[in-house]
Amino acid sequence: MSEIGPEFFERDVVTCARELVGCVFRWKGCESRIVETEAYAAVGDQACHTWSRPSARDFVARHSAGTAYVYMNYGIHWLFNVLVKGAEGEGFVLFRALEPVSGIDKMLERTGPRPLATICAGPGKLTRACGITGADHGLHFLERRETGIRVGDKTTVAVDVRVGISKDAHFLWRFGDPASPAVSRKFPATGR
DNA sequence: GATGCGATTCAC
DNA sequence: TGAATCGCATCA
Repeated sequence: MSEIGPEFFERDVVTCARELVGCVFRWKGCESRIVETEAYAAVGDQACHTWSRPSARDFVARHSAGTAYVYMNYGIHWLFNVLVKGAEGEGFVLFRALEPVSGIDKMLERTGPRPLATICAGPGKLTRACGITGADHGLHFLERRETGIRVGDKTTVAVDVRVGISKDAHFLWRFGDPASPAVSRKFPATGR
């Protein structure tokens, strides 16, 4: 199991999002398998925050690859992204769903009793289960002991359009393990 | 200081 | 399938 470093996120954002599926996300005592991600490109993607938010562009300019980009959505949910920044472009990878592996009791303390496959099945749900908040915005989490990502077993990766956006909604930039019971939405039958 | 608008969730 | 929800970013 090799640990992923910031250089992983110095590549194309779509490649990063796809390759993260199957990796293991470690966050403050909890470990989970990443089963669903989405890519957002800082240039040429109207659904990316950088399209309409000067603050997002400022964040990209001031931080390095692998930094956590956390923001509140719908006034209720924290959403967790990783900054991608390198020669092949800039952007964010949104974590949409996880399969809890360890530290499950801690997660259930935060979410309340629920079926295991549901507690991290959605971008807002996984941040709640993991205890991720705006306080983690800008955190260089790959360079800490208690947080990080490591490479997992190879898995089949399905592709689909991104969820919940209206602009550039046709991009096939949602990736996930179609066999996982913990994805936020099912993937079309045509995987790979 | 006011206003618009969601990268969602959960219940029906 | 549909409605609630409330902060935050943006702009005046």
